[in-house]
Amino acid sequence: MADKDPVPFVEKINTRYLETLLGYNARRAALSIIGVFLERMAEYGLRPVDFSVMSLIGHNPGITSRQLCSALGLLAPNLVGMVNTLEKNGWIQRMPHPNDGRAMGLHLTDAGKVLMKEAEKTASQLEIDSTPKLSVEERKTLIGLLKKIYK
Amino acid sequence: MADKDPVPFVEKINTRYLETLLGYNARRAALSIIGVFLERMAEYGLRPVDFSVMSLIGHNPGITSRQLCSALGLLAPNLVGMVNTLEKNGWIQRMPHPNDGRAMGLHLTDAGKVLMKEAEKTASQLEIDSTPKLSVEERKTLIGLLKKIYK
DNA sequence: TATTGTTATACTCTATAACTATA
DNA sequence: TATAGTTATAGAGTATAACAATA
Repeated sequence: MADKDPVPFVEKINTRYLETLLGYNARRAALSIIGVFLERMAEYGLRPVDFSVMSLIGHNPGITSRQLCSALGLLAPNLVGMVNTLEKNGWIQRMPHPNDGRAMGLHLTDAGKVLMKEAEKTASQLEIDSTPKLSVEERKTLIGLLKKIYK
Repeated sequence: MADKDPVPFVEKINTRYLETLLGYNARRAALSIIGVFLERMAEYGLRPVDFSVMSLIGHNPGITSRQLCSALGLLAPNLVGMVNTLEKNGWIQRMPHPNDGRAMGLHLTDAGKVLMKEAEKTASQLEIDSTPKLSVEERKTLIGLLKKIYK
């Protein structure tokens, strides 16, 4: 009878199988970019979700909470606190919806517009800085392929 | 003096700016695939993180908790409960590390190997099913570009 | 009867500090 | 002195149920 195999241990971790999975790679890439986002957007006091909400309000004056939720995959109760905070910061204001007495339309204030002009510039730049190995063409290809997945 | 503009409201939400951002698209795509993952992996009782941990143990017999943390971006205290659960399920076992008395090497049990053979097959298939608009070539291109971001 | 916005609350995920046993 | 694993705990993110006002 041969001796039993010695107990193995790992020197270099083999991640080859996980790296064949699109979900794994997409999540790792997203976390990598979000890490840089968190650093650079701390200056503005904006988390990724705040930035998305503010940006959508800026590009869709009068958008409702309900519409924000459906566009960003948020749940209504979780949006309430965010919108309150953005309003307290003086970045957005609520106005009665012209056609629906239940709803409130959301609008950027002048301060909010100034903030988002800078924040969007920063966001677009940090994307390039956080993916230095991608060419302009590759970045374009990548975005097109990602849209094919979720749209 | 002209009248003030009427209060605007939104009919179709404009998401064009956000869609120029790689981080936004990567996150949306990842969430889309993870949604299908959650459905199909519920059968095995595996969340994405459990699957990743089990898969790495399977492909790296004797891997330590510390190594799992660094490979998957987890924090050590948050891994303890997961590993305990996997052990209670009879899918993994801890064995003393041959070279380091502080560490425990993690190994799949026979039951864990059977489970992961099926689970990895399911994972690879659901990736294809959840991205029906991507060709084989596009999926390959996409994974290559995503790796360029985080590796 | 259905929907918008809201409150309260629970659950999960992630993060920090501190301890023990060993290197 | 540093590291692997662990415990306890705090904070952030995500989820469901229920209610008032309006459609």
